[in-house]
Amino acid sequence: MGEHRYQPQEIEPRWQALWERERTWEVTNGGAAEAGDGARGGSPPPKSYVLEMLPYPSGEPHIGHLKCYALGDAIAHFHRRLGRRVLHPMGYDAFGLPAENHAIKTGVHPRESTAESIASFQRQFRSWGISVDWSRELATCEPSYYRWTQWIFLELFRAGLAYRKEAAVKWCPKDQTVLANEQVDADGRCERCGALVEIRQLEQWFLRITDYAERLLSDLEGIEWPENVKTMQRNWIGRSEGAEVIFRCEAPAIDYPVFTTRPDTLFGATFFVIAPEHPDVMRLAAGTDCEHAVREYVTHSLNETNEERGNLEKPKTGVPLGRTVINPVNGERLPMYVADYVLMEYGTGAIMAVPAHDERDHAFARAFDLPIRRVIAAPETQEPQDQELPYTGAGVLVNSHPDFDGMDSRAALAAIVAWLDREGKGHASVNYRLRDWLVSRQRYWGCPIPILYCERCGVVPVAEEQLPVVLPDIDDYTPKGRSPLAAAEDWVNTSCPECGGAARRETDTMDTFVDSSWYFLRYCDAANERAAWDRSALREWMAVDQYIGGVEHAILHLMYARFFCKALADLGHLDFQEPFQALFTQGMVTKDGSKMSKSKGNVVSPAAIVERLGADTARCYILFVGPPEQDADWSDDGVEGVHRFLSRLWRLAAETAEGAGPEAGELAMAAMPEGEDLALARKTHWAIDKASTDLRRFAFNTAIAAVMELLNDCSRLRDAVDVRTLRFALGSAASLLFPFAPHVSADIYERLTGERVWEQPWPQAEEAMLESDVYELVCQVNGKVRDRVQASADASPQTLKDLCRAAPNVKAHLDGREIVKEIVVPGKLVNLVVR
RNA sequence: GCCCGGGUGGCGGAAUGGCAUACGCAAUCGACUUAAAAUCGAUGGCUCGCAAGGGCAUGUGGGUUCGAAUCCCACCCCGGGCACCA
Repeated sequence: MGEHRYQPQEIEPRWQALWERERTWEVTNGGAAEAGDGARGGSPPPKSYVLEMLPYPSGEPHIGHLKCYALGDAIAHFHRRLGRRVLHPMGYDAFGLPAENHAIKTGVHPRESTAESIASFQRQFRSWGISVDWSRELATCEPSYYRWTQWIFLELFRAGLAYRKEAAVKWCPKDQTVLANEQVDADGRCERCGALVEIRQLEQWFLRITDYAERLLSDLEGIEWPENVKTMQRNWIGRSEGAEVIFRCEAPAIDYPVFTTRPDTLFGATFFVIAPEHPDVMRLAAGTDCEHAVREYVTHSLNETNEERGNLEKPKTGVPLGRTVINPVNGERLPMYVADYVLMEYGTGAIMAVPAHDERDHAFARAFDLPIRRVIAAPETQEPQDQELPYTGAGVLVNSHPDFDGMDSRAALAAIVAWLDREGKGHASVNYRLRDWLVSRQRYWGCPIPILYCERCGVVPVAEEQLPVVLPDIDDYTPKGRSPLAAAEDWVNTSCPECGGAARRETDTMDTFVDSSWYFLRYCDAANERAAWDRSALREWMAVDQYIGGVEHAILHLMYARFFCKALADLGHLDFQEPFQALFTQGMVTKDGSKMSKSKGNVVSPAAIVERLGADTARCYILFVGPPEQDADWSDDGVEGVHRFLSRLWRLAAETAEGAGPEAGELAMAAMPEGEDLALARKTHWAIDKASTDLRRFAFNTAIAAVMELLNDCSRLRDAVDVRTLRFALGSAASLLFPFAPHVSADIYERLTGERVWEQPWPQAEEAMLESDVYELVCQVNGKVRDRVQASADASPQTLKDLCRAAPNVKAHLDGREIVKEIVVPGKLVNLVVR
C-alpha cells in the first residue's frame, strides 16, 4: 500500500482553510446562553479565557513563539473539548524601540516595518494552525487601540495616579531616552542596548504604583502562579516593617525622619548619614568648614554611574557635614555625614547609623574611625569571644537604657516604638522597595501622552472627545535628547481646551509596557468604538483563566498589568482585582545549549521546519522535547523522530480506514474484547487516562509519549486484532493528539469516523478497563528484586506471600534463613526481610 | 552575600516512598534493495559470567525506612532572580 504517504504540506492547508472559512474558533459575546440552549438544555457552558502573552512583532516569529503558542493552543483545545467556551485571541505589542531604531538606520517608517512584521506573524500563526479567534485581533499601535490607552492614562491622571515630577532619572545615552528602574540591569546598563546608564534631572510622568504596593503584595495569595514568580514579585515590592524616627538638627533647626527596621538598636546609633541627592545637603554644609569638601563629594557622586556607585567591593566613601542631630532616645549628639551608600529613593534619604549591628554602617565607621557601640548581645549559645561585630541577628539589649536592657530585642523593638509614639518622636512604619513607574519616553514610536501645556491653565488633559491624539508622521527619528515629536511644530502647537489660548502638546510618548498592561481587557470587547470595553463583556470573560508566557516578564509586565486592574477597579471600571488567575511560565528554547542568536548563527527558523516537516511535527516536537516550564535544547534529529511518529500514525490510520470500508460513525471498541483485542483496548484506555491527567498538569511531553506507546501497540497488534478495536485505538490516539497536532489528528479522525474531532468531547477512560485481573507481582528479599510472578488482582495478602515465597529465585535467596518480617503491598510487591 | 530552580544511560528526558532508565534521539545488527535513502524487525546502563545469575549505578558524604532518584542533614557543581533598600 505504497500510495499512503503522510503529506503535511497537503493536509495542513486543507484544514486551515476549513477553520478559516467556518470561523471555527470565534466566540461571540453574550453567546453563553445560546450555547447552553442546545442539547444539554441546562446551565450554559463555563467560559475559559486562555491567553498567551502577545508578541512583539519584529522580523519573523522565532522558535520561542512557536513554543508559547503551541503550548497555549494545546490548553485552549483541551478546554474546548472539556465543554468550555474558550476565548483565545491574538494581538501585537506593536509600539517600541526596535522598529524606531530600524527607522533611524533605514528611513523606513516604523509603521511600515511593523506592519510588515505583523503580516509575517499573521501568515505564520495561520500556517501553524493556532486556534485563534481572529475577529478580536488588535495591534497596540493602531489609533483604535491607543485611543483607549490614552483614555486610561487620563483616568489615572484625574485620579492623581499619573503625575509629573522632576526627578533624577536613569538616562540611556545611546537610545537617548529615560528608562524605568526595571529597564536597567544589575550592572547599571541599558537592558536594551547595553550602554552605561547616566543620571539626569528631568520632568517626567510617573504612575503611582507605590500606592498599590500592599495590595500587589497581599493579593498574590489568591492566584495560582508559580511560586518563583510570586517570590520575585514579593522581592521586587520589598516590604519592610520598622519605624520612622525623628532626629532633630538644631542648627539649622530641621527635623529629619529616618526609616529603620531596627528601632531596637537606636541606642547604638553613633552617627547619621544623608544621601548626596538629599535636597538639604548644601544648605546644611553652607557656612561650615566642610562646605567645599561636601560640594566636591556631591558633584562627584552625582556624576558617578550606577555601576560605580553600586559596586559593593568599593570601600565606603563620604564626608562630614559639620552638623549634628540629636538621638531622640538618649539626647546624644550624632555627627552628620553625606555618603553615597545612602539612597535618596528609599525611605527618607537619611539614616541613623548603628555600626555595631549593620554591616554597611560598620564598614563606614571603620573607614572613618567612628565609635562602635554594641547594644545587642547575641544569645548565650555563642561564646563572647565569638560575638564579632557587626552582629545583625536578634539578641538581648545591653548598654541601652534601664527600661530596656535585658529585654529580648524583638520585644524591645515594639516597646521602643511604643515609647517613641507616646513621646511624639516616631511611629511604626512600613517601607517598600517598589518605586513609582516612570512612563515618559523621549521617543517617537509610542503612544502619545494626551496632555497639553497651556501658559494660562498649566497642565491640561486633552478633552476625551478629541482622543485619540494621533501620532503624527515625521521625517527625522534621530534622538536629540528630546522627543523627535518636538520637531513636528504643526502638531505640537494647538489650543487649550479650557481657555482657548495657545498650548503645546506633551511630546514624550509612553513606555510600551503601558500598552500591554490592558490589552487582555480589550480582547473581551475589541470592536467597541464607544468605550474601551463594555463591563458586561469583561464580566463574561475576565479574569484570564490561563495566562502563558516567558518568565522574563515575571516582574515588569505582570506587575504593571496587576496594577492597572487594581487602579481601574478602584475607578469603577472593572469588577475584579487580579487579571491572571493562573500563570504558566515556559522555558527558553536553546540550540546547542545556548540562546539562539543571529551572531552565533544557531537560529532555528520555524518557517523552514514547517515547510519541510509540517506544523504538526514542529508543534509536537517542541512540546515533546521536555517539560515545557524548563529550557529545551532544539535537536534536528529529535524533530525527525517526531515526524516519523506522525507519519506512522497517519499511515496506519489511513490503511485501517481503507480496510474498515465505508463503515464509519462513532468510535467504539468491540463490546466484549478478548485476548489481544482486550490488551489493545486496555492500552487505549490507559493512554486516555494518562494523557488526560498529564494535560491537566502541563506534562505535554509524557502525554505525547503515551500516544506513542499506544501507536507502538497498534502497530504490533494490527494483524492480531479486530478492525474495530484498531479503529478505536487509532481514533482515540488522534483524539488525544489533537491539542498538539491538530491537522493530522483531524485528518485521521475524519478518515476513521467521518466526524470532526474538535466537535467531539474529550475521551473518557473507563475505570473497569484501567484495571487488569492479573498483574506481575514483584518479589523482593531484603528490598532487592529477586523475581516476578503472575498474581491475580483479588488475591489475599496471605496468597501473595505464598506466591512470593514459592518464586524460584526467591527460594534461592531465602536458603534456610529466617524470615523476620513480611511487607505486602497488594497490586505491587511483597518484600521478605530475612536474617 | 540572600532567595529560587536543577544535577538520572552516549543525548533530550520518565519515574515524587515500592520493578530506575518509560517515550524519543543516536548507535549496532538483521530484512527489503543491484545499491542507497525510506521503511520494517531486533538489541539496549556499567561490570563479572558460556549461561542461569550475581555485584555496582540517579552530583558527593551521612541519616530515616522492610524499601530512597524521591524524605531529612551537610557539602560540591550548574542555571536564574535580587543585591549598599537602612
